[in-house]
Amino acid sequence: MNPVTKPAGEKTKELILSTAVELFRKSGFETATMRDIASSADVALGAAYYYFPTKEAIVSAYYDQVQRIHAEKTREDWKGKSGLRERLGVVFHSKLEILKDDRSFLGALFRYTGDPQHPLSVFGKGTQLQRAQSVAIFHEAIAGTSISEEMQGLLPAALWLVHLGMILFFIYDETKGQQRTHKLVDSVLNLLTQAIELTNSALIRPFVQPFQTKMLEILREAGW
Amino acid sequence: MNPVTKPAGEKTKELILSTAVELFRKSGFETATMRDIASSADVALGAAYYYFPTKEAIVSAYYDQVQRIHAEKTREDWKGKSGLRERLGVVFHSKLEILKDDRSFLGALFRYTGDPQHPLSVFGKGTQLQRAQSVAIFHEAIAGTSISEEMQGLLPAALWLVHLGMILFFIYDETKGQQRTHKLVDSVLNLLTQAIELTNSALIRPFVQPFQTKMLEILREAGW
DNA sequence: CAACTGACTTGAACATGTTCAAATAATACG
DNA sequence: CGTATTATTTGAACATGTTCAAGTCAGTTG
Repeated sequence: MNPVTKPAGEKTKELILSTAVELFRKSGFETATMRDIASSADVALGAAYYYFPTKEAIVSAYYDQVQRIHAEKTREDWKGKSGLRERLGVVFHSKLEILKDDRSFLGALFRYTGDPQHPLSVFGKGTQLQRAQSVAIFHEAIAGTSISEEMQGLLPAALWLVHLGMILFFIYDETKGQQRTHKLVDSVLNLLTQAIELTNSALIRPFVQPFQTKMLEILREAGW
Repeated sequence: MNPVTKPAGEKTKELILSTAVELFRKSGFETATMRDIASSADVALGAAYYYFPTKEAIVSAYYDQVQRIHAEKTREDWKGKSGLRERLGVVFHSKLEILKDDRSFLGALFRYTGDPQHPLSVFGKGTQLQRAQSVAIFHEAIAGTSISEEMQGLLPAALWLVHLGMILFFIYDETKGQQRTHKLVDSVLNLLTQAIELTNSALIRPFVQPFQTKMLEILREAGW
């Protein structure tokens, strides 16, 4: 009665995925053809398409893994760290660490950014779940800290967006070890946390508070 | 002796471009094939490729036109407007006005965002000129106003980036007439100009000034 | 004007992502 | 165990972006 999707070909799927990632790393996303991937995995072309609807979907599956690993690693590295700045630093830097060898094909994730209808669009409906998972980590990051309710609701999504920008910057960053990206992350986080603290300073709060309110209003108005 | 690229086939090129745009509008970027475009323009497939190296290059050429028209229209609408807020409003809203019927294929501009090497990447080397032209308009926009030297150097590029984000948002905006995008633009511009004014207020300048300095430093560090 | 040159045009051929009907293997069921 | 059903696998066929060798045509040259 029930379709009982048994973990039968699960091995095959994993094999195709790992083979593909290997090839992508070696020769980039474009150069590695689906036929290359299939034959490298000792599998027929059609098999690859049985498990992955499109070539980009392979990268998407890879990125799912990345997110799982990232959540793990982040929680591990968080141990003993309770400050907002520290915790955010962990989230961002550990992500870069995980992605460090994969800049050559990471760009495939952005291929459908401009196509709202596409199932793999970063901002589209089809990736809602992946997105929610990614946002969740940022929620965790700020959960314990002294941030207003209001901010707690909107900041995680904003941080996710910033993090997406970081990945893009990372892809373009040709400095050794992508140190420029790492430095930028630190600078931005310093600025951000200082700005948040500023909001709590009684002296100038009256001046800055309206801005914060306005900014939150904008995010809401943007349909966050 | 001289190659004298006579305006011989210029007509053909324009015909192909306009036919393509027409088809893109009618059925979207994906659906309109190069063969469709060629035959609609009463031209062989190869002719299309004689004038445009790739399908996306057609959209790129279209966007060149858009930028020219945008510069014109903006300068026209600027007449009699000298305030920063007003002038920026013109730049952003007139762009949306020009693009209003082309949301369906505008996404093609973003296709290579994740590929630094690709000649059509929005952030890549191959589009440097187009980018410079676009940035120039923002420079013009703030030129007359009371903005620090330092800002004059960096703000235009930052505004260009914001404007790119606006286009993306615009593509995703399903509200009638994309009013949400228009509203968002106004809100963001209000916030921005108020923030800039804040910097000039003697009372709180000491508090906010360091932030501005830091922000500019970040942009510079990012290799702007 | 005849030959030449280079811009322009052509359409067949190619590469590669994707689809699909058919074959095979695995599993469930009686 | 034998059959039915479902999962998996296959590779040929297809669609479409792109390349390219060959042709055409207009203008230039001698």
